[in-house]
Amino acid sequence: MELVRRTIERYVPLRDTEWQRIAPHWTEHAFSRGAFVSAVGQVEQRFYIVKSGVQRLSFPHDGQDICVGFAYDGSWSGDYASFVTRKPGQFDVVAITDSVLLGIRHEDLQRLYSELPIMERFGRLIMEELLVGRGTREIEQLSLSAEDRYDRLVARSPHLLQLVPQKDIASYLRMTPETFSRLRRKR
Amino acid sequence: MELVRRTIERYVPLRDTEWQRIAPHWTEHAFSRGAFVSAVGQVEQRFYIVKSGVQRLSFPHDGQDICVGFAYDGSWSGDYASFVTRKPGQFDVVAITDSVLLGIRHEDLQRLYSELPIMERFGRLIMEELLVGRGTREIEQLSLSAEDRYDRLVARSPHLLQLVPQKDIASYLRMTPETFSRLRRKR
DNA sequence: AGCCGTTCTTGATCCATATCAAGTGGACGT
DNA sequence: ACGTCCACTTGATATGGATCAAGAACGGCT
Repeated sequence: MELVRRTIERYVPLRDTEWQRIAPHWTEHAFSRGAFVSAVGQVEQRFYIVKSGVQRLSFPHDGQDICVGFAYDGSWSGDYASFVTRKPGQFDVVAITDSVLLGIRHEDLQRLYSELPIMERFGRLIMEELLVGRGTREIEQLSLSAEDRYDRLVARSPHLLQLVPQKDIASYLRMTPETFSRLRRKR
Repeated sequence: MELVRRTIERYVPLRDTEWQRIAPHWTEHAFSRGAFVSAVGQVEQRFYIVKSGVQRLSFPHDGQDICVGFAYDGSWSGDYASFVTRKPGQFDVVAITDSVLLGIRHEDLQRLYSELPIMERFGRLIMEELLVGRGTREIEQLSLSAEDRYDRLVARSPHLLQLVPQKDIASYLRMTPETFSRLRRKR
């Protein structure tokens, strides 16, 4: 739970009195490898911080899962779009390894937004960060070759290669597992 | 200027006293066809609402401009990522038609965020909306074929076809102008 | 109006990567 | 330890869209 406080304080300062209002709304949730944190068609109930484990964000398409991201220690997890819109989501979030997530319910977060201006600011800053991240990723997807994207992933998140099946990484890099396998061999 | 008030009120209610604090910070900016609203490498000074005209959001890549979006009447414009991070941006924003934008400077918006909680909420809601839009677009880019992406654009934003050069739309749809031209012919 | 550069069209060809197919290896449960 | 199920590899073939090329139409400027 201390992780939640540290995480929020990366964005805004928190007084003890404020933290005491915030803390009770966060709860711990364990997911075994393979379990769905969120599923297509369901409204995302919580916004999560990853305490441990790796999760895959993907959506199904012609019987395949197309992977659009991973979440791991210290990052956000869940289907933000569904959480924010309160509409059925388009993404699956699956625990790739046993995972522990810290989550807050939508209604509780909304109440905190109204009660604590500092939380509203926290929410804005997170959304800004996620939006900036998407922009960066979009540029990378469009301007880097498959091999460069692989290198970038290795450089930035080498641990993923041990934890995540190659077929998921291949999908994340927009190629078939066959192409991924052939690229690897070239190294 | 009334447009700014109406736009903000799509997200949050505004009292007259609040609006009187907000209004003075917005200014009108005219751009002729072809003019740069924002350019790669510069820090975005303002966050804009489009009063009239169409702008293209793109980034340069081996001598080509890759188009990632358009802005038009009532939508947001500018390089949000640079505006938010205060770092040199990676995108060009170019007026495709003569345009009039309503803009607020970063420092002024920050002051409003601190002074008016309702504005902080407004900021959060915009960022949420932009983030959700990106997610939707990402799914479409990845799951639809070139032909389907074309059909979808025609169905949803037919007006763009009149306003924007086909090469820009082609780039936005991730295909060459030749492929775009052939798809058109087929219909 | 007439000129010139840009955008758009159309056809021929090419290539990176997908798809199909078949075999190998490793992890996990009983 | 064994069998089963996936994940991964490797080779052969197919294909969507890119690239190259060349002409037509459009639009902005003097």
